[in-house]
Amino acid sequence: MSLIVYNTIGHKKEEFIPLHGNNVGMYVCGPTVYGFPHLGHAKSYISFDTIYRYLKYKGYNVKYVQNITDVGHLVGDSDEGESKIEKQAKIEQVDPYQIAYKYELSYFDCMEKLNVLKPDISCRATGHIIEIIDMIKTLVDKGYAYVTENNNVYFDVSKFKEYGKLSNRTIDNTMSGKRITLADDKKRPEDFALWKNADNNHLMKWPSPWGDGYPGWHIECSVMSKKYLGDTFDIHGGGMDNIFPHHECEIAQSTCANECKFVNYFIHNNLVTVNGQKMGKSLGNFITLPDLFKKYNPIVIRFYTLLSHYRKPTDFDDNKLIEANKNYNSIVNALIKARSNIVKNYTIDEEIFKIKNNFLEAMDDDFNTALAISYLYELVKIINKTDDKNKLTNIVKFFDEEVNQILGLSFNNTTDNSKEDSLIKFIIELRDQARSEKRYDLSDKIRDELNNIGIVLKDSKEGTTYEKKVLF
RNA sequence: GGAGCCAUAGCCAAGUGGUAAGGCACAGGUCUGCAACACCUUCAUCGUCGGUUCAAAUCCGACUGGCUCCUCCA
Repeated sequence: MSLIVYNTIGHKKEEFIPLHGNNVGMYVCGPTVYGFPHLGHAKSYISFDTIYRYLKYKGYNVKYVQNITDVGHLVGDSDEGESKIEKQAKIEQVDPYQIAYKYELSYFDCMEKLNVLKPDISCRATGHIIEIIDMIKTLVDKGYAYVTENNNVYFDVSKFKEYGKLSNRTIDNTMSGKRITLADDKKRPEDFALWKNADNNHLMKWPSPWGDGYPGWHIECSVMSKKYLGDTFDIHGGGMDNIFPHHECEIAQSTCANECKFVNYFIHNNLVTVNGQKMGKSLGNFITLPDLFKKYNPIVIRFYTLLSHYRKPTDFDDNKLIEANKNYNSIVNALIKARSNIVKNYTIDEEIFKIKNNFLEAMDDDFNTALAISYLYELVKIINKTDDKNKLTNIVKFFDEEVNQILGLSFNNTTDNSKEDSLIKFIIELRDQARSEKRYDLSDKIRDELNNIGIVLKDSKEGTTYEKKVLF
């Protein structure tokens, strides 16, 4: 089965064919580390983590590179603009490098909780200043960039005819300069900074041929992707809000500096809304992941995120998370039942084989996790109805060999705790005794209390069993 | 002003030409001391209007509504 991906270049689905045989190079824009990661990061990195996992499942040898932006980005684009990291450093009264490292750690911590695999290479912008200066020099030498009297270096957009192709816009109809105060030494408003001169107040700065300064906001990705993946590579990902200007500028820089095609497939995930509204600091509905994890189990957030397609917006509200939590638990519990019925010698079950193929076909069609997960419910229904151990074994194998590694949802996470289990069984015995004496007040209280800590009792003719559910 | 995305049942959500997947909620039922779980049953012609076609949720056009980008943001 061939893999189809939606390519932002051309705005259509295409068959995925890597440049170099079985090897895939993938670069995804990482976070700017000046604050705690938020829901938007979760959607983006869960999406690309799933893409990464699926490519590996398909047998590709993937090199996944993700940057950490620990310098640079200005609050505005004027010369008076302040670095976001330095601004946060002033607020927290610490060194800007401490800010960057603190939030980098928080980012990775949150990603781990969401079962997001680490990229193969995580690279910091500050570790690549030499290469950045080098690429800027190349661009200046080739005439694509110019140095101003203020010792700033700008990319000359008029020199790159394809500028605007990715985001499908022309220079004339952008509003560049209409909403903000522009640096006054640019030739044209749409030119963007490669290197900015730093004044004495600036803490994060490096020597360069143009004096002390710091890199502009797009050049690091061009430089690091080149260093680790080469001049041309397969997949470049990021949030769709990065299409313009960030990725447009990367294309301009890399294509001009390397004189060859930059990327074959651009993949962009859609954004997160909260109660239907864009999430933003100024709107007051900004949700950080550390805060969210106090309320919801991270794995349920991952599950909920994968319940809709990565190119569709995801809306967060409590009821939807509650629903997702319920569905997640029903899959986990069904799987526990199936797992207790596996047999060593089994044969391929046609029905399960077909569902497995449907699942993989959905993933092949532009990573359609929403469709893929819907097939898991069919399996849940089968598990709950059948006693066919061969069938159940087929299902468990399917989860172990494909579902868990592709979706990263820890459906198989049955952490055995025999001490806890024997304690629960003892409590159940006590409750059964109360029930046999018709002391239902007591037996119901025991049931409620256990339920509150995520242990759900199930009474049946055969006796009482229990399930553990993932709590918020 | 320019660019783009979206619009499927109470809610979420698949489906890009062949006659509407799945989940949640609701209702009825089986099971249960009562519940919960599980199972069974019921539940939509796809924003509006027009066009193309033997056939459209699916293609084209117009309109309406929502969202995003054009400053940094995943």
